[in-house]
Amino acid sequence: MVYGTPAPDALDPAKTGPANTGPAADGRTDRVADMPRQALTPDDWAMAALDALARGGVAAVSIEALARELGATRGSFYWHFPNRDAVLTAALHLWERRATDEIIAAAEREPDPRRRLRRLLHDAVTVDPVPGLEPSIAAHAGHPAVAPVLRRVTTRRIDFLARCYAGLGATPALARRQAVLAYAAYLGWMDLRHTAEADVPETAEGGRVAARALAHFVDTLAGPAD
Amino acid sequence: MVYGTPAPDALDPAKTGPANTGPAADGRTDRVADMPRQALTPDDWAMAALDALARGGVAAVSIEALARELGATRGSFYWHFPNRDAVLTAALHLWERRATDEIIAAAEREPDPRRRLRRLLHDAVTVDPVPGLEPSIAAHAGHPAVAPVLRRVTTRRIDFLARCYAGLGATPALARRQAVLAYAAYLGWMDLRHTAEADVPETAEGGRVAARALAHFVDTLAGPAD
DNA sequence: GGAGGACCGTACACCGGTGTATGGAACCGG
DNA sequence: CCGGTTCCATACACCGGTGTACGGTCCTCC
Repeated sequence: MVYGTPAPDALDPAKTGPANTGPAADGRTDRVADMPRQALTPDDWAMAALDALARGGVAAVSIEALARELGATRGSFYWHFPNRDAVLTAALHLWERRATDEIIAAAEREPDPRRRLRRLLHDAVTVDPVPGLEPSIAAHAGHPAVAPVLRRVTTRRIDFLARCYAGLGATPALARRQAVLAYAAYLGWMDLRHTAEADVPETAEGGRVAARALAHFVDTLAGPAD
Repeated sequence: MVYGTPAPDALDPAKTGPANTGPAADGRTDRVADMPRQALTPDDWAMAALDALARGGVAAVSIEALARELGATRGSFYWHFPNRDAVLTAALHLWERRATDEIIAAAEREPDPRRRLRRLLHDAVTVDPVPGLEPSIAAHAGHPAVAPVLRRVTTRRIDFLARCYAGLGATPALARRQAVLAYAAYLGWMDLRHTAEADVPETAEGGRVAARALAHFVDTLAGPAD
């Protein structure tokens, strides 16, 4: 269900064996792959769930897949969480904190309203801790575990954007419309990045075309620098 | 796996029974629910697959779910398709034709470049045959069955948008950047609609706020009417 | 240094989905 | 009327994921 990394899983020796204590020479890249390994925390499982969520959607957040990713078994999981839904909501709450509070707090430290808005848009598009997470969560808006978190995140972000536009002198109604448009452009930008990174280099993470496209993005939505 | 309609499935009498020929008094709304029913076509299955795809992603496109939705059994499915992947690709090809060719063809009938661009953006956001389909497909960009179709659709749409902007006098590079931004705004707009229709009434299908937000959307991305 | 708790592996029953094999009803043309 | 084709239902084997029960291994604290 991950379909992003077909090869490494296909040629595991013989079920990876119970090689828990020991070198554990598997092909994983997220773990130290050496020594008895530190005990797993609920956040470890939640982070792995976010990764799986970004790749294959809600259905890909399976306990077995997370356990494989972390080099553990489901026995470990059921000590930290009562069931599958628990890790899903934990992951979404983790995302809610990281993807909303931190970006907004960073922008709020900028006093000048125009620079604040430009910085917000720039940072939102630039930093992307878990590639593909935003589109994946948005695609499962109807899921009972996703819906409440997604609603809170969406309203908070749009409200903050609207306050930024209002700080630039727009009327409340206009600021609101500008905020919705800017947020839509942000969502679509993240969509395009992991949808067609090869065909739309404008939304990629680095390079000249990306820099100029990003400048156009910010200039159009937040106005020129000064 | 549909989680959009929890109630109707929960209280089925006793597995719905083999009530095929006959009144078949189930709660479905898509079928005539009367008489022996016309024979199913591959497109019927593909349409049901698009619906499931829009609601629960690729994982929700299960043969059993489609059969339940169509009031048939899997025996019917395996006469029309060799396996599950076949109906998935068939559904995606159906989407590729409907969601790209028709909208572009409608816009190309408009001679005036500015009106053409405005009409294109307006129509793209207004007509939404299968709500939630676009975000759901975009979220599974890494899936082997989705990737090629999604790449073609994305490049075709952006290229057409770029030609529209070029027709307005923009240089090729600027037209390209404007096209990417406009397409990102479109994608995010569709995201927002089915993500938080209650909290973001601007992206809803009707109403005063929606109309004014849509006007702002078109004016900002395509320039004023004249 | 021994008891208890934290943490994890293993085994089992269960469920839903896939694919296949096969039978049967309806609808033709000869 | 009858054989063949079309379309669909049923039954079965199989697989992957979920929960649960239970056993084992550390680590800690008195």
